[in-house]
Amino acid sequence: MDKSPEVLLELVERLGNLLRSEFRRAGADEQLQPVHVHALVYLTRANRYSNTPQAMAEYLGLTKGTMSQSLLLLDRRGLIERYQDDLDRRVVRLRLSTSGEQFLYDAQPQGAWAHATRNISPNRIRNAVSALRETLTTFQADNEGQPFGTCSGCRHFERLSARAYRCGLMGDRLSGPEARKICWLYEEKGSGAEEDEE
Amino acid sequence: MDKSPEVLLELVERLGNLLRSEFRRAGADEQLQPVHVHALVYLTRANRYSNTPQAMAEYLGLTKGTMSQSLLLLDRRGLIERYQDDLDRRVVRLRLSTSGEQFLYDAQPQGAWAHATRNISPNRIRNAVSALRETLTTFQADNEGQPFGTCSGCRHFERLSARAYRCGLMGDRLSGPEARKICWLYEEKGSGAEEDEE
DNA sequence: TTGCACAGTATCGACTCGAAACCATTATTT
DNA sequence: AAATAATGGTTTCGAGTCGATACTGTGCAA
Repeated sequence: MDKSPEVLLELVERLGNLLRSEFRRAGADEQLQPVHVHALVYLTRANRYSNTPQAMAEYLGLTKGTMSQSLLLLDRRGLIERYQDDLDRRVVRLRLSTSGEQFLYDAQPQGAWAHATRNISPNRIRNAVSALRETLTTFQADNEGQPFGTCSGCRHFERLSARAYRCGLMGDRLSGPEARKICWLYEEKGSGAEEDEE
Repeated sequence: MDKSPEVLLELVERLGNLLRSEFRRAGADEQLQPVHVHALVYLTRANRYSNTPQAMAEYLGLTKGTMSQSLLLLDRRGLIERYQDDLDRRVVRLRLSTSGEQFLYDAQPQGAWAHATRNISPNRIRNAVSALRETLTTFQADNEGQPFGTCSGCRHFERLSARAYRCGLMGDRLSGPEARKICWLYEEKGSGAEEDEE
């Protein structure tokens, strides 16, 4: 019997813990908890469909009540801005404030990680990404979680011209940068299982 | 510029969060926090060099004070047993109690994960493991953390006969099962960078 | 013996977190 | 159109995490 899946689990858990410690260190100066730092990082990657408290809670694995607390704190510290949606006045939209961006720039919460992967070939990293991504997708499918993925790999993603894109599900036009961000409505393209490239 | 390392980071974080949610769910019946479940799981994998509060704190990324609290709680609930070391009476040794083992058996905190990796080929998993392991090693080397690895892959591991092993650093004899557990004194064998197998 | 390093414990305060109740807005049914 | 349900967020509560600091007891070395 092969123990590899368990070992992979162990590694992901352990690296996850270390990352959290790293986030803790990064936020220590500003008295921020790891989850706050993670929330700020998330905002740098969220598009118009995923920059709401709800999507964020889902992504971070928290309840909406807990999320609301953390957002309140980040707002008080001036690291994020909250504003109402035009169409649906129930929904709140979030964005990083200037000092939020500055904080991320100074604290470099992901610096240690980038450094730790420096000796691994891009090819091996891509292979690892592909395996973990598939695990994540299956995991979410099993637990009815929202998928979260970048627009550019989504089933609803349409290319209008060289630099203009469109979300087929919502009908909105998307800019190039936005198409590379994390979306909440992501659905996988129907494609067979991929095997590692060499 | 290749964004793959960042994507890998994102996946590890996200899977780490989901795993923690999974641990939370698994511990809900017994009123246990995710970190408690993780501690119990760790104990099933710890050998004689790593079944102490100190090693555990290091592994889980907590301070010894925090660890002490969690162990107190697990002891009160009867899920673990604490006993003194014979040689050094400062050190406390930990083991799962019968009900601790029963709890893990019932709650299956890792079941969802095992299920999520079911469609991924062993080969791809091994490749991902190898990349993440290397990242972990580098990460720890950068931050002066203890390495943690299984005896069987350690530089100090010696094979006496077909079924008898020995730790060259401590001089103790090891049983086969113990040689497959997590050790705190782990040191990597001197080997060049490995490339993915096909 | 004196000092110091080390493993672990105790205490404290700030904060996380889920649960549940709640509010305002939008969607659906009648 | 009015009543009802569903939805996105907020508030409140209590149990518990977590790091910091101070502390106890053991081992070790000058």
